Amino acid sequence: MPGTTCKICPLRKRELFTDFTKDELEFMAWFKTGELRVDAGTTILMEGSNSPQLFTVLEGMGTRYKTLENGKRQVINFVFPGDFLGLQAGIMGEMKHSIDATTEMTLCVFRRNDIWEVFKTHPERAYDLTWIAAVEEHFLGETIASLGQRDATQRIAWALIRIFERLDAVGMSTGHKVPLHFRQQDLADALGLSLVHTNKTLQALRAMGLIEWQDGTLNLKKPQELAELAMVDLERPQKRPLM
Amino acid sequence: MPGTTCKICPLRKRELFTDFTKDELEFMAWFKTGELRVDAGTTILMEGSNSPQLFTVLEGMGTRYKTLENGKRQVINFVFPGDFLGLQAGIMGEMKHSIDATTEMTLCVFRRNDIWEVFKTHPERAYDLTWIAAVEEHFLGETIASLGQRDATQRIAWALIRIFERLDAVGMSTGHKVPLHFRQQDLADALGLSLVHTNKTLQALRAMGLIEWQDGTLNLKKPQELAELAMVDLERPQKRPLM
DNA sequence: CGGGGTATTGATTAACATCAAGGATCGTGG
DNA sequence: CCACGATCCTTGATGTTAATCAATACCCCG
Repeated sequence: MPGTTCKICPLRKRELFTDFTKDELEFMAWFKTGELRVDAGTTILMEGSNSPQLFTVLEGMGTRYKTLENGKRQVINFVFPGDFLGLQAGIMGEMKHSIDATTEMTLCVFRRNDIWEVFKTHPERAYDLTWIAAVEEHFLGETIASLGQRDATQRIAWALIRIFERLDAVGMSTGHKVPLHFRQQDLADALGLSLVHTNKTLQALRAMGLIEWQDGTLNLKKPQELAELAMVDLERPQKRPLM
Repeated sequence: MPGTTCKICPLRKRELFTDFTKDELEFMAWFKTGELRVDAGTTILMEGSNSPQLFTVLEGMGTRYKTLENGKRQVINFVFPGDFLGLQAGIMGEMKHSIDATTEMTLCVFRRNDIWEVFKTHPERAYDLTWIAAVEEHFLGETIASLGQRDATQRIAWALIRIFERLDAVGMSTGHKVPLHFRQQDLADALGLSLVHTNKTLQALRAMGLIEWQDGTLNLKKPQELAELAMVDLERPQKRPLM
């Protein structure tokens, strides 16, 4: 079984992503070397490693994270379908963070060595690659602003909104609900909060009737109020390229 | 006066930066449309704007920052010679943060519209552009880890070390000293600390004999101990491309 | 039934923000 | 030449947020 060919890729057809030309489609089918299915808990890319493979997430969720010398873990970002993994290793030579699968995941696999081929023969796809890097940079900048300037309640509200938006954009929402199988510890590690405080803050948001999060489902009951609390604008998802 | 032509660009010759081929050099001389000198305090790029110009910093320092709805400012990163400004606007259409000149600055100017030309005709330069984006992404990830997991003392130690390393890499150090005309408020806004606490923490580091920072000069008196305190490895600067 | 992982809760403590002044330096206009 | 603001740095006192510590509860699974 050849798995999802690019042609029938369900992700690609989402409105969120820019269209492929016929030529691009063919090229991507060539660029793609296979599909990978990994169990929850698997480390997909490891900090310091020089993986020969790059990935696009087709299904499932994960975390990008760094581990500090004292053993503390910082989750840099959550990983959702449509995300491209391994660009750093592909370009700079080694990963600067690790990526773990939180749920079972399906990944589209590319050869690192073919990256140069992308730049040489398909400039529009190379441009998209840079686009993806720029989008990630933007998101990390927003994260920095959250960690630096928002208090615990605002941080959590902000994070849940952004998570919802990202999942919603790839068609994983049902009303105000999205599946979310991360632990509270993951969120805490992403926001620089302790587990205990994260828990209490989530309780508070729940008590306010703004959210529910249990059994792997996040429910933003009052997105508007939550956004106000978090001091964020609900963003209309911007079209972006998919690798 | 045509200003610094790429050919004699003093930055380019630094060991830090990867070499230009003769063809690349010619191309860059074409890509470059001029030079810009701005006063301290000038806003070079504004959040939400769609600047027709992109820049490489030749001289001077600045800050990338976001302003939140409540008026708080988060400095995302400091800007030093060799940095490329405006990639987000160039690729995604608009800047997601602002950039101010802290000192007088000299900038190399490019036309945003020519970016596509880079990808189409000079894939190796396009690759470098992506490299630059990946490096920035890496640094922002490290910043997130600092804000999330380090306490005030460690954060400041970390920041001063990274600042020193970056300036050192572009040849601006004299022994353990580098020029640094930022205010304590800038550092505080970069690290998510209050001005008062930043000040007191700097005092403490000074009292320990680890640093000095006055009259626009930062002096890392004991880099080794400072690095230990910050829980960072002193990094040998990795070669990287210059735009 | 026991054990590992996760969520929850209350009590205590430490880190940092906030508030409030004061001092140093510098440029400007009277 | 001096007074005035303006800007930045410094310091002490007080308040609040969130970390840490320590249990307990829950659930699924073997």
